[in-house]
Amino acid sequence: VLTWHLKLAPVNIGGVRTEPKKSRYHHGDLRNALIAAGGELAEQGGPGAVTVRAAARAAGVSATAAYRHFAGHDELLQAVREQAIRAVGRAMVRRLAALEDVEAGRAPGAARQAAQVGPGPAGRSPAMRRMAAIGRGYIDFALAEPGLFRMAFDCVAKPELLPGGPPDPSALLAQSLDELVAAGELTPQRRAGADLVAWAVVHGLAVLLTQGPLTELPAAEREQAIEQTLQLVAIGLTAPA
Amino acid sequence: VLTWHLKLAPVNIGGVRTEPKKSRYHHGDLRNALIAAGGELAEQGGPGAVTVRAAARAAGVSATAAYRHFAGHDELLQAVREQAIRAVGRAMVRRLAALEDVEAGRAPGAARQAAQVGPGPAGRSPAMRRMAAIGRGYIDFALAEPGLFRMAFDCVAKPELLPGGPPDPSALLAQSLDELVAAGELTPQRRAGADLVAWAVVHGLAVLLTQGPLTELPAAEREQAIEQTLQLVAIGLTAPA
DNA sequence: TGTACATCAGTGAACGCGCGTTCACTGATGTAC
DNA sequence: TGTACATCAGTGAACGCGCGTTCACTGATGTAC
Repeated sequence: VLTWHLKLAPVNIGGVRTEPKKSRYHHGDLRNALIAAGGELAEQGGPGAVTVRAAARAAGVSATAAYRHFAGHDELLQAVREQAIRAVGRAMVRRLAALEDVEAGRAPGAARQAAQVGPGPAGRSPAMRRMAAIGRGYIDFALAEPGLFRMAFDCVAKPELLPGGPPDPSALLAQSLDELVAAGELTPQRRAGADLVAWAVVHGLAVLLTQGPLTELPAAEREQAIEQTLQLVAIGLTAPA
Repeated sequence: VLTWHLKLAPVNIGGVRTEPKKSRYHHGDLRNALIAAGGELAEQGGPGAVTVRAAARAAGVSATAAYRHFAGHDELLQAVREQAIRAVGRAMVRRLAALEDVEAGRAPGAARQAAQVGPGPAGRSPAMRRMAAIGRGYIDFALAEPGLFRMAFDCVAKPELLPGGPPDPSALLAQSLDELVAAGELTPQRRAGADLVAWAVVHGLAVLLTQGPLTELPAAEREQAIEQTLQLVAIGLTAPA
C-alpha cells in the first residue's frame, strides 16, 4: 500500500514535475482519499454537502469507484463523521498540551497569550484549568472548522455513539472530570452525570456561535461568552449548593 | 379573508358533510397553509424536508402556486422558521404558567407532578424557579418536536437574529434574568452576558438529547441530566466565585 | 341590478440540475506454475 | 524467469428521483359603470 502511495506521488526529476501517467487507474488509497475529500466537503458545506458523487469528483475518480470502498452513501458519511470526531479530540489535546507548556514555563509570554491558555480567573485550580483547556479546544474547533464540527455531532439519523478511536473527546472530558474528583474539588455525587452536563454547556455555546443565530457575534463578545461559560461550569460544578 | 375561510370550511348540513366543490381553486389562505405544511414537514424530516414542492403538495396545491406567496424557497423557509421560534416561546410560556398555577395552589397534586414543575431542589428561590421553568419549556419543546426545534435554530445560511414576534424565547430569558437581578440573586456584573451563557447551556442539552449522539438516552437518565443542568445554571449564576 | 373587464390566484408542462445506485465493461495487478 | 489467468479496482452510460424555478395559460373574483 505504501509503495502504491509512493508510486502515485508526483515525481520530481531534475526540477521537472512529472505526474505518473495512467497510474491513477489503480488509485491505491482511494478509501482514505474519499474520506479526506468528504471532510473538505463537510467543512465547506456541512454534512449535506458530503455526497458520493462530490467526494468521488474531488478525488478525481468516477462516482462508481466509491462503491468499491463503501457500501453506500451512509457508510461514507459515517467514515467522514468518525474522522471529524477525532479531529475534535485532537483540537482538545492541542489545548491541553499548550496549557502544559505554559505551566511548565516552556512557552514564552507571547505564545502564551496567543494561545489563549492563560490561567483564567485567579483561583482556578490546576485540574480546573485543564478542564477549561479541553472546553476551549472543543470551541476552538467549532469556530475554526464549523462545517466539520457540524459533521461530527449532527447525527440526525444514526444516533450511534462516538467511535472510540483516539483521541476521543468524551474520554478526554471524563478523564478531566476524574481529575477534579481526585483533586477533591468535585464530589463523587456530583461527578455522576457531570459528563453530560459539561458537554452540553460547551456544545451549546459552540453550536450557537457557529450554526445558530449568533454566528456573526463580534469576536470580543464571543470571547467574553466563552470565558463566562467556562466559568459557569467551574462554579456550577464545584461551588456548594 | 375571514369570509373565504368560512366559505372553504367543510359545511355540515343535516349531518351530511359537504366539501365545497371547486372552491379550492382560490384557496383563500394558502400562505398560512403552506407555512403550516412546512412546519409539519420540518417536524417529520427536519429543515431539509421543507421544500416548496412538498409544502405545496401537502397543501393540496400545485408547486407553482407557492410562488404567489413566497419569492422562493428561502422565503418559505424563513417563514416556517419564524413560526417554529414562536412555538418554542409558547412552550416556555406554558411551563411558566404551569409553575404559577402550582405556586398559587391552583393545580392539584397530580397535575403538579404530571407537569413536572415541582419546585426543584429545596432552596430554589421563586425567581430561580421561574428561570428553571422557561429552561424546562425550551427542552420540552426540543424533546416533543425535535424537527421543529431544529428548524427554529439551525440557521446555517442566514444568521439573522430571531424575529421579535411574541412570545420571543430570548425575551423571555432576558426577563427572567432581570427578575433574578431584581431579587438580588444575580449581581448586575454577572447579569451582563448571562443571556448567552444560559441559552448556551440549555440549548446544548436540547441539541445533544434530540439531534446528537444522545438521542436514545433512557428517559430516567435524560430527566436527571435536565435537572442537573438546570441546577448547574442556578449555582453557576448565583454562587459566589 | 347587470354587465364588461381588470386582476388575482391558481394550473400543468417543462427546463436543467445533482443525487444514489446499478450495470456491463475493461485494464491493471498479483499469483501459480 | 515467463506466461496464463483470476481477481481487483477502476470506467462510463444509464435509471429514476425530487428539487427550484419559469412559462404561458385559465378560471374565479372583485369592481366600475
